[in-house]
Amino acid sequence: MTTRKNSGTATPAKRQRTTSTGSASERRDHLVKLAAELFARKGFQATTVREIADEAGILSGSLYHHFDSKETIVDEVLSTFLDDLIARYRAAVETSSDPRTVLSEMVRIGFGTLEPHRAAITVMQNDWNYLRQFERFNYLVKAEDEVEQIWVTQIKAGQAVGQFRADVDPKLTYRMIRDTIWVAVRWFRPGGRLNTGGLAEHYITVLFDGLATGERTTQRKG
Amino acid sequence: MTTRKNSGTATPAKRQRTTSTGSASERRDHLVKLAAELFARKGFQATTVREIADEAGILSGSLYHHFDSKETIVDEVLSTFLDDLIARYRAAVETSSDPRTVLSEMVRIGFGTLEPHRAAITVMQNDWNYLRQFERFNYLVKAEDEVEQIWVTQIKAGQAVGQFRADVDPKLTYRMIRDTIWVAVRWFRPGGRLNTGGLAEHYITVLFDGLATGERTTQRKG
Amino acid sequence: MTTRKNSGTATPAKRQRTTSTGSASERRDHLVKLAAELFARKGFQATTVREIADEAGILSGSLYHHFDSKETIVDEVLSTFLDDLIARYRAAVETSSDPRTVLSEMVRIGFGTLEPHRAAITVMQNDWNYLRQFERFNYLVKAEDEVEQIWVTQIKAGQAVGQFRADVDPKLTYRMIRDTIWVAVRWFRPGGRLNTGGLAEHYITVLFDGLATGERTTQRKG
Amino acid sequence: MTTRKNSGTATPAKRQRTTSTGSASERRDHLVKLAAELFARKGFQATTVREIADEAGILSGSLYHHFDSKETIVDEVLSTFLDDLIARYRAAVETSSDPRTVLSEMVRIGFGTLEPHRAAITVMQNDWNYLRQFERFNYLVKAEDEVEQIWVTQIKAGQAVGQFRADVDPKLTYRMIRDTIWVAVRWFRPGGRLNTGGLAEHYITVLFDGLATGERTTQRKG
DNA sequence: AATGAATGAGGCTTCATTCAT
DNA sequence: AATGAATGAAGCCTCATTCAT
Repeated sequence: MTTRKNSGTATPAKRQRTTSTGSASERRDHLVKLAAELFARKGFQATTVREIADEAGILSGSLYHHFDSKETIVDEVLSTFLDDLIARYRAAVETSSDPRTVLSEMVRIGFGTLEPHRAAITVMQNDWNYLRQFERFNYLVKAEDEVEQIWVTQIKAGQAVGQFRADVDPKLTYRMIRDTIWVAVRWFRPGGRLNTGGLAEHYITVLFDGLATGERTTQRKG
Repeated sequence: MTTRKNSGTATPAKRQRTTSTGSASERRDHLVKLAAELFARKGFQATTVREIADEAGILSGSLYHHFDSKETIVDEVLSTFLDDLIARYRAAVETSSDPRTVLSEMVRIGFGTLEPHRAAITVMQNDWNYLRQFERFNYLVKAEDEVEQIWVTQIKAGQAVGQFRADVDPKLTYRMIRDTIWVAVRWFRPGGRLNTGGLAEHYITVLFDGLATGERTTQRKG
Repeated sequence: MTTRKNSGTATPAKRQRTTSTGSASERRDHLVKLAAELFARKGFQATTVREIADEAGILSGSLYHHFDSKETIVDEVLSTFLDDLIARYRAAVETSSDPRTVLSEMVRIGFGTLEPHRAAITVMQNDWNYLRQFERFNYLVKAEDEVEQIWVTQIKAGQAVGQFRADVDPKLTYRMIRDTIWVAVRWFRPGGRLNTGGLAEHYITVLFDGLATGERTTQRKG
Repeated sequence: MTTRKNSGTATPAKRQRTTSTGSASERRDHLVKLAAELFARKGFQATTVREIADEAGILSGSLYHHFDSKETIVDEVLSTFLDDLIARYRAAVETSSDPRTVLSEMVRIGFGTLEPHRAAITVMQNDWNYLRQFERFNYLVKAEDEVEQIWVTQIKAGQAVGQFRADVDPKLTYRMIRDTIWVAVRWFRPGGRLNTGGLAEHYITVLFDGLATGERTTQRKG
């Protein structure tokens, strides 16, 4: 029971505990949260199920009342994040604003996930390479593709209407933006000099107007 | 036997094989290279010593004639890369060119390591979090600090002479540049549309002049 | 609650459910039947209580309202069969027919249990070895001994009156007959070429008159 | 290494340890023998790898230096037996004697394996049902089919030349003979009243000439 | 320089059973 | 009569490492 499979969408279907009074699901979610923290801190492989269970104050075997396997847990960590992220991107796109506005918003969304989804993002950064080899995580690649398409579409639209310079590669540019945002999870700590909002604005500045002062001098051949 | 300790510099001393007939050292280097590929592909933890030995056509126990431990191997992978990188940065700085030129060069150096040090960079990206918990890898943090200092110095110098806008945070900006370069190792494949040189130029363009066309509109409060 | 102990007879006493509304006992019997099928198909050890519960549409813990333990369930499967079998043998013996007639009838009885007690016989064949090590299943050996005595008595009687050749070992012969009948459960499937009646007649033919044609040529020394 | 796969023949290929001095293989064979005894006594599932290792005086993990898995061990137990058995049957058939002589010899061969292959036969009897569900043991079914074909061919030949009565079913008769022989492993103990040779002769007597004295009276309808 | 056998610690998982609700 | 959570013991297997040869 509680078997989780990949649905037709980018991420797998969430569990459905029809008989649950809500507290069953809460317990499960709590365990996922604890596990996510450990995965983020130590890495998926280096985190033992015993550590997760210890953190929850139960025995390791008891975890299997809630999850099929250790992988099921990390699956839930990642898919919860991706579901949320993609939903937000879609909403931003649907405002039908001009590309630059949409792109700014998407940058803000990205940085905005840094805090609530810190653990999941960290896991995705560090353990992506390991997890991707398992068939059950194929949906990660699918989700990644969908996200890429959303970004690239906006960049191209911006170039078409003259908001973005035409001599940069859309796909490459997307990757640079994406990487810059997510990798920040490695050093960003809430309560520091800048909050994620500040980070986003800082990045938007550099991204749109560049680091240099004065006349623009670089020239892409295309 | 072949004990490796951290030297006074950023990275630990290289092996000293007194008996080194030349070929002994070559054999060792070869093994390190094989291991690096596996570490990059599967992750440090997920790579077993048996897999490394298999790749070399020997038994796993035989690896211990060459290395104290699995960690010694990854240590060699990482320190070789860091030694090379820092040496190049230092050389760039020592040209005493203006900050913008130096920074451009450093970006080029960064992208330039993507190919020759692909495996090492991948390991550093993916397994940093895990490795850092072991005392023996403290030098990684030291090396990272030294690199940060080199970059931040240049950025500040550029702001001082008016080449870089003053309303961006030097440290934050460094991290964004750094991340963007290294994370490219995840998707960069030699032989694709762009080589690492092209990548560097593309990035330099966006970095200095921004994505937007027309008048600069963003304004940092500082 | 529902403690089952070995009675003075060959097999343990059946459950006594004082509250038995009739439907309670039916529910219990139904569960035993489901379990028997699983035990037969997968083996006692390989069948989990969860599988039994799944089959019944309840949770595994709920089974413990009906049975003390997994062993109690298999106990009921086996003793139900043995009770029935021994009762039938006794009835056959009590007809006081001549030994050959009685023996024929006992062969028919044996094959006749193949269908109604298929699951129980299968379990007995496959898991006897495992179950016998537990004290609670001592009665299995007792029942086996009683059955052996019934058969051997008939064979010896047949030899005494000259119906059976005197140069065969009664105990050995019994075992061969017994084995041949029960092991058939491994391949017998209702609806095939022969029903159990046909099987019995086939076996009686070979058993009494042998496979060979013409003069009898074998000669036992003992 | 030492991967064992099913060859094209009835049973899987034996290991090939080219570099072994013979003692490596001996160690392995010794471990297989110890395991076979335990499997026979307690059943495959009920035997833990720890028990096998204990018996050999090593740690359970050390077993995995010699075998991939617990199943690999039982695989070796069974395939060694089947290889031997089938080879003997083939040799008997190739003497080109008359069917009755060949069949007698095959009965003797069967009983003759009871002692040297007692453990393997016991495992096959008790754990067949469990093991057959795993793909890797498909060859068991194949071997069984080959054996059946050898027997049925002889029985039919005997009927054709008039040595065996024509009104018995060859396949059914084979199964009865087979079962009677193998199931004897459950109660046969070396050193008892009869050795396996005596057992074989006893069975041949009953099999060919029947249990009854006087005129043959049974009549199969065909 | 390498082999082959073994260690020892630990990992993930299974499962019969218990018990409060 | 059943649920849902948990226990506790045990099971199979992995793997870095050691060491005699």
